[in-house]
Amino acid sequence: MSIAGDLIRGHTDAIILARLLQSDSYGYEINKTISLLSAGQFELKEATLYTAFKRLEEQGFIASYWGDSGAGARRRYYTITPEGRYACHRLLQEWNETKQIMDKLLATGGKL
Amino acid sequence: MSIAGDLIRGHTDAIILARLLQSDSYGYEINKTISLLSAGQFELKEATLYTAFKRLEEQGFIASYWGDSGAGARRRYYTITPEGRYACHRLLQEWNETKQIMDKLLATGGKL
DNA sequence: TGAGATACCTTGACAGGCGAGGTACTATGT
DNA sequence: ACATAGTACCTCGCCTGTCAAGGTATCTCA
Repeated sequence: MSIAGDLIRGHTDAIILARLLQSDSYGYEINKTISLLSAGQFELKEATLYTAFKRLEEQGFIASYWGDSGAGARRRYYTITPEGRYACHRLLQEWNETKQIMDKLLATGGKL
Repeated sequence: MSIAGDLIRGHTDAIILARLLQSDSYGYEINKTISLLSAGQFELKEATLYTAFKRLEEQGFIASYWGDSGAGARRRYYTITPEGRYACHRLLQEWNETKQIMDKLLATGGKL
């Protein structure tokens, strides 16, 4: 079973920022990492990813620079800004709250 | 801090079905319950709720009947169908998987 | 020469959330 | 009698994020 897009909707920004918190990276690599970390159960589609980059950059949460490509095409690297760190912190908190609330709302009282 | 809409997108159906698994209910009451369970941190907007009902009924996951109103306006009660139970079961599983995956994807390795 | 991996980007359709607005009935206070 | 607030339902139209589809360019290996 793989996770459909709408289930992650609203969390893509958090995922990307969390990745960039570890280290600068570029689109293709981030996608691979996500696929790896989720054991192939979830992947951001390219269109979604690049739209998110654009959105995050406009908001000032990330910045980009062209970097060297080891082999293959040129890479646009992204780095997280201080505002991005703050936003990431906030989003992580939100995720934890969402988790708790959702667990309460989905509790079935053993009636399943 | 309250939970924004996109964070719940894709989960509203699960929330409603989980409520109806407990007992038949109607829109207004379900909304109150959700608000209560989440300590006011989250509420489904009416428009969202009623579109969800429509969607779920079209999919055959819930069925409705007009019921008595103790005081005030008439109530349309919803009941969960066998297909709805199955769907709910599936959505709960998905939620648990989503949680696990998200926690992996959002892990910051203590770098926050 | 061709296939496949690497790497980026845009367009347009689609679906769900929700603000705003509307209907209708009951109870309560003035 | 009238206003106000609570209960309860519903619809229209906008907005936003996802994603299928399509495009570009480079490098490697057979």
